[in-house]
Amino acid sequence: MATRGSVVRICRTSTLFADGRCASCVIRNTLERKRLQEEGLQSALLRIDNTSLPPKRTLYRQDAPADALYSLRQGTVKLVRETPTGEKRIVRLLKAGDLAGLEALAGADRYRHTATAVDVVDCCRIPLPVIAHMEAAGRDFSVELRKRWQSNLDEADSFITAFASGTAEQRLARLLLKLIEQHSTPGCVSLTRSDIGAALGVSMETASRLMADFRRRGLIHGGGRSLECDAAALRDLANPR
Amino acid sequence: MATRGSVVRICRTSTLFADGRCASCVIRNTLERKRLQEEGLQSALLRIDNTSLPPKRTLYRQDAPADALYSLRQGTVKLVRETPTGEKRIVRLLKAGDLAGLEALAGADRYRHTATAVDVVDCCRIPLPVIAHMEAAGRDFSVELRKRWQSNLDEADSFITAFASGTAEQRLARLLLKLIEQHSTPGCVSLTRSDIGAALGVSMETASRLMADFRRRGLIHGGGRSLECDAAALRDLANPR
DNA sequence: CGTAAATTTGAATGGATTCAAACGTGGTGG
DNA sequence: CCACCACGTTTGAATCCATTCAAATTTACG
Repeated sequence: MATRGSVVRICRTSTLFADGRCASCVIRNTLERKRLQEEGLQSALLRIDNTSLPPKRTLYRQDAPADALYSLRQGTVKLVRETPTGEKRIVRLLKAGDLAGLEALAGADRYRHTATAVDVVDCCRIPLPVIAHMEAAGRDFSVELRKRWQSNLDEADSFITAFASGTAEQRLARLLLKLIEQHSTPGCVSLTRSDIGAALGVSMETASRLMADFRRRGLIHGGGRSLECDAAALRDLANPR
Repeated sequence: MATRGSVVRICRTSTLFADGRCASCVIRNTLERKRLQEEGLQSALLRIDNTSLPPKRTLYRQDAPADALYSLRQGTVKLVRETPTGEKRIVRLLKAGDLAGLEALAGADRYRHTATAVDVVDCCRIPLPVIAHMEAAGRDFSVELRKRWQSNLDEADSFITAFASGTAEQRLARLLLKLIEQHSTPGCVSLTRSDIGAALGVSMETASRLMADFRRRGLIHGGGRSLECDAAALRDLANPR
């Protein structure tokens, strides 16, 4: 973390809550409700890094010691699981408001996945001791945490039912629909062909062929940074008749 | 729930903690630690049903109001997600110690799946108000709950990486390995061909062909209630090399 | 501007699906 | 007790979809 290319700001100023993108943060939400200035919370907050990561930078790696949570403020993060034999599979695509690395809170000593920024990601790294300290001081994150945990579960379920069922064409249509709906803007993140393959459980070549096919059929336009899709047409493909 | 064929016992006696199978229960663990006899906990416990369900009985249905948690004491429960177009997919296989219906705790108003007993299942139905009441009285389930939540997440991840990746043969080998390791006895639950297909994302026919093939190759024996497998040989198949 | 990485495309192969039919098993009622 | 039906399972054959391996092409970037 916090290596070349990433911008690190420390959460120690009163502008803490001034940023609208903090709105979805577990920690902030709880603090805001209960007032900040007490006990040693100031020093605890000093250890929360607010970081901006360029695409491809990793937040944490599979099997590394799980010592922090990551609260996503902006952008998309992929959670990749690597099998002992080397093939990688994307098991979740997290967005603003989601928490990455929840296993750390459940007592796991290692991360289950490698978390990597897909586009420019803005996130807060929250070391476990910070959570422990706050809870010892009477904070209760449980309500917020449950929602984030459920959000992770829902996402995992989607990967099973939407991205690992049906033909490759259906899977891709569903993935694109998901990407555009979690972006709100007309465009959406443009994944590499390998990432699409790793998310859908198909080969990179199949992903490429299908994307090319979709483009010829006018279902998608553009590419590069942002991809534009014909949501209505994709919906027809996503669910067989 | 609690319809024909199921045995219902109510948790109101002091034999509550006498049963070894309660050992893994979230509620019990917490109560045991902090002493039971206080406030209105007795009346709250009255509402926890300890039920024994025969195979195929459902605990709850997808889209029904999510008003209770289920703590599994024994047996295997499948969580099935049905798509609007009718195809079903098994997204998790829960075992003793797991919690089903966690979405209820995260504020979801409907269940995300249909939960069905695969073999004889012994479970406790814990209405949400019971949890709320206990938490209001100062109970803290968060540590236990996080573990169960993580367990559900791990299970979902397995379904993506182990049961939805690779050839159908690899997937089946991995599924059988999972089933035997969570049974401890030499045998394991014998799933229907449709269930195997729904878990692996392959057709029922493919599941049947592979099971027949495994049997011819001597990888599995028996069937009916309990199935015996050659774990070592299955492990070779599970991971390509 | 040149090299490395990502993408596209082709052709052959193989795996899984679909549709169909046959088989077995358990349960019900005549 | 046996005939019969329902349901799960097995198996076959044709088809289709996706993979693999390979090569060509484009793109990104120092």
